[in-house]
Amino acid sequence: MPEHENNFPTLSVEPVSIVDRVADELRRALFEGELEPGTALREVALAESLGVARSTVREALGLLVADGLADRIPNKGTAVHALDADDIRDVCHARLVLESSGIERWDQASEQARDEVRAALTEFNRLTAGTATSQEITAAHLAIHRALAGLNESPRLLGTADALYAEIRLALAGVDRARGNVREQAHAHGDLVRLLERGHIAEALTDLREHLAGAEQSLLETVPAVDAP
Amino acid sequence: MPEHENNFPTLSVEPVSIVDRVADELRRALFEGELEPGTALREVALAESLGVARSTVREALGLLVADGLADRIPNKGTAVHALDADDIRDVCHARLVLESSGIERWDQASEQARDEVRAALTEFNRLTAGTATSQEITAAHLAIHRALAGLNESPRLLGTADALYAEIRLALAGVDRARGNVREQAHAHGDLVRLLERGHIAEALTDLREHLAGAEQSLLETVPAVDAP
DNA sequence: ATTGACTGATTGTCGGACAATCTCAGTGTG
DNA sequence: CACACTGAGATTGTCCGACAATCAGTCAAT
Repeated sequence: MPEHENNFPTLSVEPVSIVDRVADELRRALFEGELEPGTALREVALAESLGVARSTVREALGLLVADGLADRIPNKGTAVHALDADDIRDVCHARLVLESSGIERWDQASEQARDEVRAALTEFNRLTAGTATSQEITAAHLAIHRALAGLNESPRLLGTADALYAEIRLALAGVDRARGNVREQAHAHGDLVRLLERGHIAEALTDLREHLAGAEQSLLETVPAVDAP
Repeated sequence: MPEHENNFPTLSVEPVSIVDRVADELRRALFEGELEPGTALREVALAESLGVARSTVREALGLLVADGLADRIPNKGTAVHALDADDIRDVCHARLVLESSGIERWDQASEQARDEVRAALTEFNRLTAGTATSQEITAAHLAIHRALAGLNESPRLLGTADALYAEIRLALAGVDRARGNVREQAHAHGDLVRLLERGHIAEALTDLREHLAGAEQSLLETVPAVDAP
């Protein structure tokens, strides 16, 4: 018998370290809007509040910084990342690149990758039909776009896409205006996928471009206006 | 007078923490091939060897892991990332996406971004003409591609591109075969940029695709062959 | 051949310590 | 009043030492 044969492929126990738990808790707080952008994340305060050592908190903060969710200024501290207008534009442009590239690969993508797009769309429709938190709808919405980026079938590109969506969630945290264009968006996404299914790639691309332009516009409204000189 | 005006853009005092220095030293060792892929990076050994505390080494290792240059397995340790064939293919595909997108934006890109491409090309030509380390040539070669990715003018996309190039340098570490196709590559890049200058975007794209396919092929030769069952 | 127990090495987390640095209010000086 | 200096307090960066948890290998027992 081969040595490393895995006879129980469905079984797995992943050890979750305290650092991971702390990082997850911080992420949750960020996305729920409990911690506003710009808030200082003091190591000692967090350590006492969470009942862990400072070094543990420090390492968790390092993870958030690596994800782009927090900024660390040497000798000054770590703070919740605050996106300015340039950040928003950059995130949206990067999204456009990744998702467009995914769409262009629709034909060559695996059936599984395409199914993820369909599944994300139906889940989104299910949520918008019933009563769902604005948070949940946002998550489902992003899941669709994530699936589009997933059409690249590149773990690394999907990883950067995830980082982008995390930043978007950060920008949307606390905003929470249950905008009435949800139904409109639902149609837009449905149309987009329909175009893909029929092989109309070019049309799907322009659809996406318009959709993302709108998204950028509404995201830009979340950034506090700067005072002109 | 505005408060935060930067009258000396070239001046900056960046406080380099010990963690950063350790991380830089490790990166250097990785790229120079002193540390082979798969090598275990023991925290205590590194700490003693570098004369720093274990926690400092630990944090530096966290940076490398975040960059994808090392893998950390819980309770087992950190090791130099070893790329397999799938990794190579993924990195190359991701490169293609980012650099293609940059090329398509050639017309809309800023003059500065285009100049970076030209500068990288001339620097590459200068190095290949004279006597230069294989390391240096590789760096200059990657600088060209980095400039192509820079045409996106997106800090985030450029960041992921940098991560990809770091992985490539890792794969190329120690290989160091001064391949004779350098001259050929020089011509290829020159042609590519020439096509861009003349606005022949589509041709430039196919040029890039072929070039990257070749690069993928030679990169795949660096991964140790797996034993078939 | 499988199981179980033991050992040594390594990591994960903790707590405390101290110097370096930043912030800011206060103080003095012209 | 404007300005530079100073000092206290807070916070981070780094170090040290400690200990439990976990892992890899050995070796005996069944």
